[in-house]
Amino acid sequence: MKLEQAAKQLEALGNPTRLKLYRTLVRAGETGRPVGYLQDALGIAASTLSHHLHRLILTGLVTQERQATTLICRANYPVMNDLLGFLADECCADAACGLAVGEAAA
Amino acid sequence: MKLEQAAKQLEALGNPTRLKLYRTLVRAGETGRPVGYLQDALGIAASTLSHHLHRLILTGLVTQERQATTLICRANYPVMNDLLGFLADECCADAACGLAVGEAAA
DNA sequence: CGGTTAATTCGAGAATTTTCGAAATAGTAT
DNA sequence: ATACTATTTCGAAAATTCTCGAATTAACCG
Repeated sequence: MKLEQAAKQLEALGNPTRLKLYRTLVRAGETGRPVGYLQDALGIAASTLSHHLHRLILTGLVTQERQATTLICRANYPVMNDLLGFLADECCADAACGLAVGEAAA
Repeated sequence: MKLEQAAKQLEALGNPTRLKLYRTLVRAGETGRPVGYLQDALGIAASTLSHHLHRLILTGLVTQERQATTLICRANYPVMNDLLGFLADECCADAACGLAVGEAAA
């Protein structure tokens, strides 16, 4: 993964509203959540949510699928995995960092 | 770790200049790097670098130690580990995400 | 077609970020 | 004390982000 792309994704996650949003989608799992549900859950204007969703989608961290009139949003795990991989490889390569990552997985 | 704090740290890393900066420090390992070295390496104004360093230090991702007239900067691994832990626990809990994290560590 | 629900786009204001050069500070050595 | 090197703080301009309400598009149903 390129550094620029990783920075974009980190920036996308580096906002409380978007991180909360992403976490909500992760917790929803494969099921995903409709935009309307997310709006209620986060308590923000629809246009604001749409803006944040757009940023997450641009980075590939979230995907959308239409189901009739509602749009289902899902966390896109492979992209998050690549990001974690970048951080582990590029930013923890020569330190005691792989250790804790191992712990997290264990 | 609290979500707000994680967002702050992700935001700190979510800027190409700061991510490059952090990676440089990680690669330097325990030795660390003086601010002046980082300025040459990144090719930015001293005041700009100081600003970015400040943000990384505020989030705890980077530490500084004075050695005579020069300030040595170091990546603060435990903080990065906590952040990766948060992402793994809070944002990949119920998915196939731990899998890739395990791979990165292996 | 006309109506209804779901979500995005538009337009705009407030706040924050990013960047720089110039000036100030910290520390050391002469 | 003076001078020198290393780094931060100040002040400010340009760009971006965040937020909202109003208007618009998308998909369905009767």
